[in-house]
Parts: sequence; structure tokens; C-alpha cells
Amino acid sequence: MIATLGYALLGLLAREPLSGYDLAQRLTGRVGFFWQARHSQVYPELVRLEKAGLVSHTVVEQQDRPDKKVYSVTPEGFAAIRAWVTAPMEVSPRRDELLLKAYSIWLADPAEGAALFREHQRRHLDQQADYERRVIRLEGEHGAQLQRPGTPLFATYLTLQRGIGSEREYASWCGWVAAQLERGSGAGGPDEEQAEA
Amino acid sequence: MIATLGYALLGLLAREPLSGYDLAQRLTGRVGFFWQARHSQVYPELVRLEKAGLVSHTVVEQQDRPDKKVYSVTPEGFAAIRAWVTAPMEVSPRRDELLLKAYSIWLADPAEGAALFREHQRRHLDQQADYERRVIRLEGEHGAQLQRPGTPLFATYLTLQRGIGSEREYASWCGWVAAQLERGSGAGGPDEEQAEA
DNA sequence: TAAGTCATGTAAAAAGTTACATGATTCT
DNA sequence: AGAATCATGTAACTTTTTACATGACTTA
Repeated sequence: MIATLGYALLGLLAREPLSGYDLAQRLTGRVGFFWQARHSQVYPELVRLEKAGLVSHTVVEQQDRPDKKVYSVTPEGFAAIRAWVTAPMEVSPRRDELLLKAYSIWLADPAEGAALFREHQRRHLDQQADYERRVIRLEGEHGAQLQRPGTPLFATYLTLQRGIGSEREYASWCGWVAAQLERGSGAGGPDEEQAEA
Repeated sequence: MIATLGYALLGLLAREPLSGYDLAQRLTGRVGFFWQARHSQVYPELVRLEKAGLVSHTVVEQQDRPDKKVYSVTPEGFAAIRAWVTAPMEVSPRRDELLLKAYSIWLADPAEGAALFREHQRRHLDQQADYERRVIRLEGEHGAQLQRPGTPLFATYLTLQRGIGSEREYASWCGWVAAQLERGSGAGGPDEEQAEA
């Protein structure tokens, strides 16, 4: 049985052949928004995938830097990821420590709590802005291609839009929580305008 | 060092004394939205917390059903969770398999992809409706108390609002993705109204 | 010369899931 | 009679994180 991490690697390799090092970089950067892995997880997983015949590698010799193993997806690998992509699945569970803290925020000093949530609001706004810049760049460089479902850029575009949306929502909630803690009262959910009590 | 699961248990026990069984139920239900655990994780963690002096238990004998150990938070436990709640922390990483699938959706048949996202849109709308019902019930049963930061209900209210917001956003994105895949073209992000091409 | 990047691995520990194990009572 | 609930644990396994390990080349 092939684990989710395996499909993450196949998904990256289906776009372009990469080394384990490259894969680990992406899984701690770009696609790290929805799936992460360290190199210590990537290298053994590549061995498993290769044993299963889903990827294969060639050694690329380099003069100025260490040689590397560049992995590609085999026809069987493509079949495997295609089957996985549309297969029914359960909603992924969330593990969000800030929400866990929110659940116990009643125990803390409201001002200190507000500071924590203001800080996280800022971070999510920054992240949102970052995704927005990436979308604008993508739209500038490849315009129409982003609407074509058969291209990798279309898929990248989808995930970036989700990034923007979820960071916006998260930041908005953080701001609302902070406001509640700061004034100690107020009405309405995080999406409504907050009227002074 | 005390793990996040430990604070999850302390957060639940700070509201009311509970058995391991009760804690496991909450961590696969109510608070399962942001943190989950099975009973096999809960029981050993309670032992660790008790050894650390953060919780203590009394055996409650019952006639009609098995005896149980009811745990409560000690003064040291309250100090620990209070310190944790407002302590600076990193943004929790997400592991979302549907987003991972979205990243590789370009490999699949658009119609099959659309079906998957319609299905998940439905699930998130259902979940949103469920949270909304809970908020309405909460507002009905305890009105003004929900605005008082020192009460557990205030904290519950915060997390439910986040539940509503994030499910709404998730459902909206799923619908937008499905629409993109269904018509194979279109413009604008998930929040704009989609004009027919 | 020291720190950072490129590159690939292994080992140990922690966190989490699934399965095993038991037993009384209550509901269908 | 069989399934579900209450109740507590352990064992095995999988997944993920942190640390150990090495070495060449490049940049500050």
C-alpha cells in the first residue's frame, strides 16, 4: 500500500523530474502549505516507490557539486496517481494548536490572549499577501493557460486560490477573536462588521 | 516536556472533571474539529500528566456500569495551561489530502474531478450547517455569557465561529474548483461570482 | 575561515493509528 | 441472542520529527 506522502512525491515528479533534495525543498516550501516532509522521510519513500515500480531514477553527474539521482514517474506511476486523484476520500482531520488555545483562552489574561491573536492575524495576512503576489505573477506570465484543466499551472492556480481564501478567513477570525478579547464584549460573528457596544 | 495532546486534555479537564473515556469521546467528537485522539493515546497521556502532577484522579464506583477514574486539573496543571495558552507559537502546518489531490488534478478526467469536489463541497456545507445549529443553540441557551472572555462558553463560541468560517470557505473553494472542472473555463477566484464564458 | 548551499543517507525518538484484550450492562 | 455502550488498558505498526553523519563547493 502506498501512503499519502508517496502521492505527494508522485504529484511533484509528474510535473518534472526531480532529485530527492529538490523534492524535500518543495515539501518544506511551496507545497508545504498543504503537505510537508523532511528529507529524512523523502529518501526512504523514494526507495519504496522505486521498488513498487512507480518511479525510476538516473544518476546525473555534476562537476561543481555532488552528483544527484533524478527521479521520474513511470507509466505505472502515472496510472497510480491518476487513480488516486479522483478516488473517494474522507475529509482530512485538522490539528490546529491555535484553535486548541482558543478553546482554553478563557483561562488566560484577555490582553495577553489578544496579543497572541493579533500576532497570528498579522502572519496570516502576510501569507495571504504572498499567495496573492504569486497568483498575480502566474496570471501575468501565463494567462489563459490557468483556465485549462489539463495543465499543471491550472492545478497550481487552484491551490493558490485556496491558500488566499483560507489565509484570509483565518486572519479575519484572528482579528475578530482579538477584538473580542480587547473590548471584552461585542456581537456578531467574525464576518460581520463589529459595532461598538 | 508536555506535548500538545497534554494541553488538549488539560483544556478539557479545566472545564469539568472527566474520565479517560469521556476525554476520548470529546477528542473524536466535539473538539475533534481542531484536535483528535483515540483512547489508546489518551490513557497513557493521563498517566504522564498525573506523574507530572498536573492532574489527579479519584475512582468513582458505579453499580450499573464499570467503575471509572475521574481526572481533575491540579493547581500546577492550571498554571501550566495558563502559561501555554498565551505563549508564542508557530502557525500549525496543514496536511490536507484534498489540496494535495487538487495539485495533481490536471492528470485526471475533469468530470471525475468535479464529482469529487462536489462531494466535498456538500460535506463542508453540511458541517457548516451543523456548527451553525450549535451556535444558535448556544446563543439561545446562554446569550450574554458568550461575550464574557472569562467563561468556557465564550471560548467554545470562538471555536465554533472558526468552524463555520473555515467550512464556509472550504465549501466555497470546492464549489469553485468543481465549476472550473465542469466547464473547463471561466475567470475569477473562488469568491467572485462566476460569469458564464 | 566560517557559514551556507547542494546532496544523500541513517538512527532514534515522538506522535498517532489500528488492532488486540477483557468484561459488565443495556438496548434491540 | 446479538449488538451497542461504558470503561480501561496494551501491543504492534505507521508516520513524522529531530538528530547524527559525511563531504564538496561557494559565498561572505
